Amino acid sequence: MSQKKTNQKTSLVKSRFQIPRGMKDILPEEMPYWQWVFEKAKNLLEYYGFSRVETPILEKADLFYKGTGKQSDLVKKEMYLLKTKESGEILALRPEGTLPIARVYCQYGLFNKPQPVKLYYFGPFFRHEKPQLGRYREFYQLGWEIIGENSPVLDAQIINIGYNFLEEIGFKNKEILIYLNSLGCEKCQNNYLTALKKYYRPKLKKVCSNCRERYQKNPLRMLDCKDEKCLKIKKEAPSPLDFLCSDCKNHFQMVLDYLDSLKIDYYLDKNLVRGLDYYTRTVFEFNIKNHDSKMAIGGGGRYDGLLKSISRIDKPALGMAFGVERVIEALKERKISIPKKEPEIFLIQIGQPAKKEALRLIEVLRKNNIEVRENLAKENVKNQLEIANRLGVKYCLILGQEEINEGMVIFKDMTSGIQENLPIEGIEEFLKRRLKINNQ
RNA sequence: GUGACCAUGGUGUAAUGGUCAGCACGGCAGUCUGUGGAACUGCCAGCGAGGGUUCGAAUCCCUCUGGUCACCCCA
Repeated sequence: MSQKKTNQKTSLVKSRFQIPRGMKDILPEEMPYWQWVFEKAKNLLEYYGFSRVETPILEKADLFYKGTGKQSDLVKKEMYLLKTKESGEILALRPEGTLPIARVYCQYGLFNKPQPVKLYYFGPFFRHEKPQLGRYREFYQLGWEIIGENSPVLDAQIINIGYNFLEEIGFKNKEILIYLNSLGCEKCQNNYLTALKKYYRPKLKKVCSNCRERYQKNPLRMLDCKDEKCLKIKKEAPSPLDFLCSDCKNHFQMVLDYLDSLKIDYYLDKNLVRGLDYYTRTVFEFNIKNHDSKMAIGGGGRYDGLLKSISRIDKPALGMAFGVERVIEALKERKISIPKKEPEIFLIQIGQPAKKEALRLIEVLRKNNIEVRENLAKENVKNQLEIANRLGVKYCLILGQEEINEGMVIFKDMTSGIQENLPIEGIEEFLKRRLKINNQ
């Protein structure tokens, strides 16, 4: 009978109440990675003068339609949409971070503040794709944007910060790969597209079916094709770099100059096209050398025309974002260990009066910033010592009836096993001294 | 969205269509009612869900769910 009951219970847990597809719980074992990544990023970005903003998970779907171009897959088939009850307005679970930030800049008149405006964000995004490793329906992005200036030095700085971020969280310089390209301004892009189509038109019969489709809808993406037939044709294809106007060429050259002076290595990749249509001029991606996944862990670029496409404000801007799950997966793959805070003291209690005293003592220690672990629900000493041992604490405090009667507490060194009887009164001062000596 | 492969306790795994689904780790407890790191003993906990074939299904078939990989695309 009871057997049946538990079976039912587990099957409910396993089927009906499973987490939805593509979503992921972050469990305590993994949380230190998240905190590590976020802390490092926060310190770095705030050093460079970025302020954190968080925008709602829901935005009007139109924001993304207008901003990314209606033919992009991201809005065409990957957005989670929902209809509001009152007005029937269509809202979307945000699929990316740049447009909400652009919206904030326009909505609150941040163009009236000293330019440029530097903002960063860290939060969940949603895309309805078929999940696999490194690709989830809910994923976190850590991103930063600079809005309001078009100087190429900012392009270099954005990349520099991305590079420093990866270095800060533990990757070696030589592992960090940066791929760079320039798509040029709207004019260059049009000229280039014309040339690209002209090049491909007579070869359409030889390319894969995907590329034939791309030729119509989004010719730039043909540069991304991995089909063997297409690779050959792609080799001879015109490069966007050859179609840059003198301004854009200059801009790109300066970006490269700044990066060189920072001694940051990069690869020029004339086939690098980013998935979102709003990019202009500089685009780039970050990856880790020999990373299992070929997918980029981060990327970004300039989007000088984006603000104008969603508002009356015409300001240049640029930014980048990392996929937090992908960064953490790469960290784990590299076996990069993050510093873990080990507790140093465990408090053992025996009997009801000792539990009372333990509760009081914990408060004394907390007010003195002394970290203490315990397992108040346990009854016997052996048990609690085992737990303390597993936690790897250096010292135990032992409180029993005898000790309480005498106003004492046992202080036990877990390495040597030596114990001393000390007065409870003022034990916090003793512990502070002892821990201080250890930390020197 | 298309295609392929996979699914056994919390974790890692075993079981030619035929005993009560086995083992290890883990968790809880005891041997030892106030002293840990060891040993031994007991207990907890599983065939992802739903159908079908069969005398009999963890095993074969179908559907669903989930995962992984490639593509599309992307962080």
